[in-house]
Amino acid sequence: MSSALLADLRARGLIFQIAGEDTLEQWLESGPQTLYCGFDPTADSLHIGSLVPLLMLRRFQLAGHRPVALVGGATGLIGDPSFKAAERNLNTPEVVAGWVDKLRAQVSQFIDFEGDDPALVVNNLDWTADMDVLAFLRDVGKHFSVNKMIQKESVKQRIEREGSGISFTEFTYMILQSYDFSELYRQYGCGLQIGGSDQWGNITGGIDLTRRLHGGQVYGLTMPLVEKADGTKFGKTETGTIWLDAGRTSPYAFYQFWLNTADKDVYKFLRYFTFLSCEDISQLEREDAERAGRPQAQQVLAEEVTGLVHGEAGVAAAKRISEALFAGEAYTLGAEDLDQLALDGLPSTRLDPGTMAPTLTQLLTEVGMVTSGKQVKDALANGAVFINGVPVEGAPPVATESCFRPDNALHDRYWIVRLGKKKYHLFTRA
RNA sequence: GGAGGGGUUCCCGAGUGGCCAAAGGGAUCAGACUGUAAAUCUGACGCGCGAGCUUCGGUGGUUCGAAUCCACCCCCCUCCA
Repeated sequence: MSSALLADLRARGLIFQIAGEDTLEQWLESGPQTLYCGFDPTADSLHIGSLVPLLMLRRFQLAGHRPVALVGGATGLIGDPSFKAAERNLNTPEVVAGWVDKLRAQVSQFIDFEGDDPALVVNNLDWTADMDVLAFLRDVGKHFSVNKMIQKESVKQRIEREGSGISFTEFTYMILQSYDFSELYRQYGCGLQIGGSDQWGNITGGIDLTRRLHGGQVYGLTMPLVEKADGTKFGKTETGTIWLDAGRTSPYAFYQFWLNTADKDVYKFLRYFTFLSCEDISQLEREDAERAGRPQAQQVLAEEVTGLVHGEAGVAAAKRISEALFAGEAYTLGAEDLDQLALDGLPSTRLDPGTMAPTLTQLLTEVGMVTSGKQVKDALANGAVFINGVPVEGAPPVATESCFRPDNALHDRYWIVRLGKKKYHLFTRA
């Protein structure tokens, strides 16, 4: 049932390390198995950094196994120190509980709760909230050697590096997560934990604890950190993090993020983030290489991943906007189409001529197109600000009154402002 | 408790009385070149159209003038007890 699974994962480059490699394959082939991955609530939404593990759960489910998504209602209260440079601030229990609810829903969209091996979502607060300190220290803590814990690579910089430190609270995180694994083993027979490569220390801790508490042999598998060829951090743009929540990152912005993937990264990302077979991806790579000019891979990637996260409707909306803006048809669109673009997630603002900011720098900063007026000034100097396709002349201060006039509006009330090559904002007269 | 080291603009990291809104690098933005790519080159990069205003852990002080000196406080690190 699963011999193909591990081979496929290897081919995709999705396996970084395996604990129990000798027998993992055999174990997976012996029948449907239960595996889990944890997601800690550090915000009210996951971002694309969690996409690889989320899709991994699904890959296992498609191969006939039962995925358990663990939302860290307990661990989220503590904070994972793994490879973090500094101690973080604690969030209040109420806040974390709210985030847990959000994540539970978000995580659920990637796994299937129907069928023979329905997925499961659990919260580790369920088995830690009522545990008393003495029981924890005697029954769980006794199995951990501080000597070993401080040798873990994940906390090493916090232990060794000058200028940082680690509280007992965060130091204990590993014990909590290890306990999760042993509990899931006990309750559900869960025998495999997966996670990012930064989770290796926590995962092996859980493997050890499960053996000591229950004599169970369990496995661990980590995925590589997603890295870009140019060395910059994956998943961030000028606007910030790319979130999975449509309210934080619109399907359009999400689609654009993937569309802008560098050639050097795109085939790797297709293997990481889509369910297209490795053969199909290689085929695409060959085709792109033979074709002169722009590759198809980015568009395939953007459609696939946007589809996984935001569904077909999300893809359709993202493509509508993208085509309107980048194929240069925006200025011929009808009023309904322009309204639709706003609904689809194109950033838009209603303008009230009476109360709008007096200068263009202020207005564009207010609506979030830029982070400071300087950027507008710079763009104006470069002739990079366009209103309905017409470059804005002059240097700041440019009066908004002169920019947004009825006679240069589309259908008397729409203005599409473009700054630079990629930033668009739709203004509608109130 | 004692001794020492440190907290600088998004990040790293210079700066020890004026020439500092603060070197350099990274990230980011804009332009050129392109394919809404990469690399490269150019410009910007605390806020403000500007006059100017607000920054260098905090609070006071010395001084014509402080990120730089002094006092106290907060936080971090190392070693000793």
